[in-house]
Amino acid sequence: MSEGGGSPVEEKMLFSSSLASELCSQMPQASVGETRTRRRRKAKGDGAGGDAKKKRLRGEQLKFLEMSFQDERKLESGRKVHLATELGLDPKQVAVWFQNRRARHKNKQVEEAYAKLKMAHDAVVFEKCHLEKEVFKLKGKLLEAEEEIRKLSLGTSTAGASGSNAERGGSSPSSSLSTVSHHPLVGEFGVEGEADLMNIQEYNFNSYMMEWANFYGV
DNA sequence: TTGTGTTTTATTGCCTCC
DNA sequence: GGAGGCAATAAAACACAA
Repeated sequence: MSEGGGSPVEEKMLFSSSLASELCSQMPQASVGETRTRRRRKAKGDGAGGDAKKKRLRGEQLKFLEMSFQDERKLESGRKVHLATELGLDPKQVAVWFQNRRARHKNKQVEEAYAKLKMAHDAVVFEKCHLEKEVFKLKGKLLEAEEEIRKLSLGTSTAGASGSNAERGGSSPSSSLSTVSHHPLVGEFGVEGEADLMNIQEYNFNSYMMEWANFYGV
């Protein structure tokens, strides 16, 4: 882009410093943690004698700075001046490098924290799907067992039903079946639309697994 | 070579602390 | 009020595919 600024297009995009300070005084102060709206800053090279060329630091300078950063993330002024003279840099360059390095470090930490949280979340979702499948399997077994009991109870009632037996109420085979069918768990895991639900769960599980496998490249 | 995306250096404005 | 930190951003430098 244009160095030294001053093109008409750029001029339109930039706020004059007087307007900037006026806006600044009108802006409500943002509280901590709130996103602040910012004015567009002036381009450099606006006559302040700015050497616009950016100089990349040399390998050994970077190595030295990196070692120093690993040693201590913050930079007190004595250390700054010492590093600057040692590396033949402007103390301000050293300060800027540390500032940017701290920002990169923070970004990396946030990314790592995000990755960890995502993995934990994925594991929980995976476990949830697994448990849901398990629940449906068990419900199927429960239904089979109920059917078995029903068949057995029908067989015994036709073979030897008597009036006295019927008078005993709860102990009769038919009431035994009704006890089972009104068991809290049976009520909770009702049989209506069971097959559809199974299919939906299966679909969700499979699509999740595909997404998971794609994400982790397995 | 050129267009485009990423990284690095530098600036600006605001905030906090002493 | 000045120093120093941080977030946001600009812009140069670099990497790389087409």
